[in-house]
Amino acid sequence: MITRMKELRAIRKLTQADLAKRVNVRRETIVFLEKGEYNPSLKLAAKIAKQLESRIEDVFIFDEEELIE
Amino acid sequence: MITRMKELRAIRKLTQADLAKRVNVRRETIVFLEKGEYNPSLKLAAKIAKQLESRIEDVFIFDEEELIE
DNA sequence: TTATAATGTTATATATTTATAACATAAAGT
DNA sequence: ACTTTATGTTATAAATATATAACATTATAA
Repeated sequence: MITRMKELRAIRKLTQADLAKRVNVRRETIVFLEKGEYNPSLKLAAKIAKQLESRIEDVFIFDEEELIE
Repeated sequence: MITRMKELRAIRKLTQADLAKRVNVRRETIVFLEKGEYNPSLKLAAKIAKQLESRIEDVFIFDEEELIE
């Protein structure tokens, strides 16, 4: 999974800390997500997409093959 | 969060076991998800949506307020 | 250049998802 | 009624997301 969080966050001029606060997680969590180091819960993904004024699938992008087998 | 999994699964004529196998989880996991008892990982949500030929947000529906604090 | 803000790192603890297994009930077919 | 298939339940274990805290590095502004 790759993510456009960092890019979208920059566009909205939000710092990691800003975003973390808005979606109610720790800033470290945002760091890990931006590094693709983990797979957020759907709810967190939805909150983040909302703050980035985007759709979930435009923020978190899966390769076709990741979703098969 | 409410989910339309059960309904969409019925339309595609998939049993819980079928769907579980396709997305590589246990059937019990599907049961819990259909009951809304937990918040899947984004990746699992994406796999399920794919098998149900739907978009994530049409399968798992959040109330506005759930995404705000 | 120095201060401050922003980002990144690491280690450990806690919470929640998912797996596993065993059994129970319901529905559907014969 | 019996058999099979689908769904639901419960308890426990394992895996992984997230919290927490402390510190390191990089960028930016004064």
